[in-house]
Amino acid sequence: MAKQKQDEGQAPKLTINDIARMAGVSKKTVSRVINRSPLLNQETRDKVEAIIRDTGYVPNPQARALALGRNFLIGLVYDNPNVQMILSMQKGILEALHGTEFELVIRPVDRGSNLVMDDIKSFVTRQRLFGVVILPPMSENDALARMLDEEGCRYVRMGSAVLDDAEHMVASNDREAVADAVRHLIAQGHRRIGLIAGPHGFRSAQERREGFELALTEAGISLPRSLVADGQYTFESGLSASESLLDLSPRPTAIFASNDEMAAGVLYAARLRGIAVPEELSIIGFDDTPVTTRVWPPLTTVRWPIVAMGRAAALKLIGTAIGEGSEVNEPSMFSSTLIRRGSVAPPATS
Amino acid sequence: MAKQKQDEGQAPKLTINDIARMAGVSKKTVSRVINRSPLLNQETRDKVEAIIRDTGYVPNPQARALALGRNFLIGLVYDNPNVQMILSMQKGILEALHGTEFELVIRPVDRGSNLVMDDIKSFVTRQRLFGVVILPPMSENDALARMLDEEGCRYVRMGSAVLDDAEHMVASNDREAVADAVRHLIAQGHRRIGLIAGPHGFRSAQERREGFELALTEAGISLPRSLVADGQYTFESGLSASESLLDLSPRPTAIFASNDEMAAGVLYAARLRGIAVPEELSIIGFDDTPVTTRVWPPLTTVRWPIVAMGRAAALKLIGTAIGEGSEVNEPSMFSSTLIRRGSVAPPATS
DNA sequence: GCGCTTCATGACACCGGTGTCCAATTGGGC
DNA sequence: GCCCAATTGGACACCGGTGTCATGAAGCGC
Repeated sequence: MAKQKQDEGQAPKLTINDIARMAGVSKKTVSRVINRSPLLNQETRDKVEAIIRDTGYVPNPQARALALGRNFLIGLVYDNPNVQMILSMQKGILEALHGTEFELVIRPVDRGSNLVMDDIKSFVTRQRLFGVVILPPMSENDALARMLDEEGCRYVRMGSAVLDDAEHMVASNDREAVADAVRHLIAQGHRRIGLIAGPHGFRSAQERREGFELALTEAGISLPRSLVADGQYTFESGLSASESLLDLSPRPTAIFASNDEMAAGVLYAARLRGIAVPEELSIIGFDDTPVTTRVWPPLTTVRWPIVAMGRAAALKLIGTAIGEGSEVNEPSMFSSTLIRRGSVAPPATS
Repeated sequence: MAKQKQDEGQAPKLTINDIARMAGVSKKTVSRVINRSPLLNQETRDKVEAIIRDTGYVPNPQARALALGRNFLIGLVYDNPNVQMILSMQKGILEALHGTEFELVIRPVDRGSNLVMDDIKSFVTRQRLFGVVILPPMSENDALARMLDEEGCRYVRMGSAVLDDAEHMVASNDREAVADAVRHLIAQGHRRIGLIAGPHGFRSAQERREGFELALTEAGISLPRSLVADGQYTFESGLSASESLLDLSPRPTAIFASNDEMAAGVLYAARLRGIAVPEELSIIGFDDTPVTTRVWPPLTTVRWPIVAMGRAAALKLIGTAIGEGSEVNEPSMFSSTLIRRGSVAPPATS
């Protein structure tokens, strides 16, 4: 029933030879037009471009990849459990890639596996990726960066602070963001503030912790060990970590959780114990994920521009290829903002 | 002539010619080994395979793609706003692809744009994709399926019910799942049950609504129009849709929301009005997203095996290529389960 | 032992682009 | 008008695989 219309179906069959024949030039000339070679007669260029436009010809990416030894694919490598972040990153990167000839290939890897390096190496070399974006905490792996350098694969590392090679980084300033959030708590009158830290080995966890301590130090508030609990960035870990904090006497009047999932855990724990939020306990999270507005009360949190950072990372990667001098200076350091919702109030007068 | 370090960098430089030379055979023979051609002497095969194993040779995907006219890339096409679902699907597909030579390329498209078809068409033809997985509601687009057929691109459609071409479907049985959920409410004694429906034009919304009506009909319960509100699968729409339901007098004693986001909206609305859940209002959602356990009380919901379905879809796609006769009969219809949490209780005795 | 078929293997063109190098064309200086 | 230099275009090999077809070797009946 479906008749193969060759008049219509010629689009996918068009090759550079067809264009060359139609334009009355050699295929190499067409190639030059496509690749914007500078040594070309303007007339010829216009003629060929017109034909390309009229026919809707698109060069075969596979053939280009083979001849060039490089694909027009961007890889996204992550070993991160945070789905919201991953998807926002994907969104940002895809926004930047939209309208270009680049496609996004995603590649989650097994955190902890010692085959990770080989895995990523075969990924980038086999597919001859144009470049990769690496999400934290994998992005903090310097050996990986070295390997990518050796393989001649471009890369951008997302992070919570500018690491040594700023050239390859797109980062947020978690430390300052958290310090601001805690300053907010202090300004409300809180003095006994608990921290639920992120997992060891995560740079973001460290940065956020340092921001927390910074704000306290500024205000001359000491931080007893008992007010710090370790979490794993998961809801469950936040729930259990907050238990020890809520058992304290006197109880902290506020808790900063290093991400929203854990903050939701704190809120849950508070509800289980009948502790009123924010009247008896203020909570601040980090990430501004949707969960902050689903729970009651909605959580005050720190928002960092994930999508914009993803976009910046992709632009940084392909910028050199597109050759846009203006875009190259895309900011690589992004700042965050405190989003005030309903989980913070002055402490109850004791 | 850039001098590459040939000592270490020999792995990426190995070609089929090298292997052929080392094995003392022609490149074509090596090609036959790689492609498991049946007309080959076992001895030769073993010899070549040993060399391939020893050298760690991997065929260049770009060259294969060019020669074959087909890439070893799977595309994931979606116009869906549900991030949890998208990520779970990605997870399932990637699980199936892991260890194979396939990679996953993601492609969100603009719902509503009338360029969608062209966009997807150029995506699959340009990249010469091996196949695509299409997520709902885009998967319900028959014109898209026809186009893919014409382009000779394999595809699998994810859905909430088996559409006409079961051959290309991997589906859950939303209707029956919702009917079960509502039967549970009825068994608890509920008679005035409200429905927050999904957006028009979504097959899943229709299926879930039909399941809802089915259970009511079975129990001989009539469904006044006022008990049905329209939502958009978003938290906000659930919140506002539930307003009209909660304004009713008598008020429904239970509400089924067609997804968890909207169920969370109902819960939020109930809290704003001081309606106790589940004592005064029972709520059931659909999807079993993390939000169900973050809110209080945790939401009873319907869980469908998204990851397993993603895996099945990918296997269905590449099964023919891998040539695994056993896997071909992967089930294409998946059933869901009711997850009982804390948002359902018998209605208050009136 | 001969001619036949059957099977395993190899030579070669080809997929659709790109880089190299040289020929053809053009323009300028004298 | 001539020569040289600069500019443009094209022939050709090449990227690294695969398909087609032919060739050589082995197996078989006679």
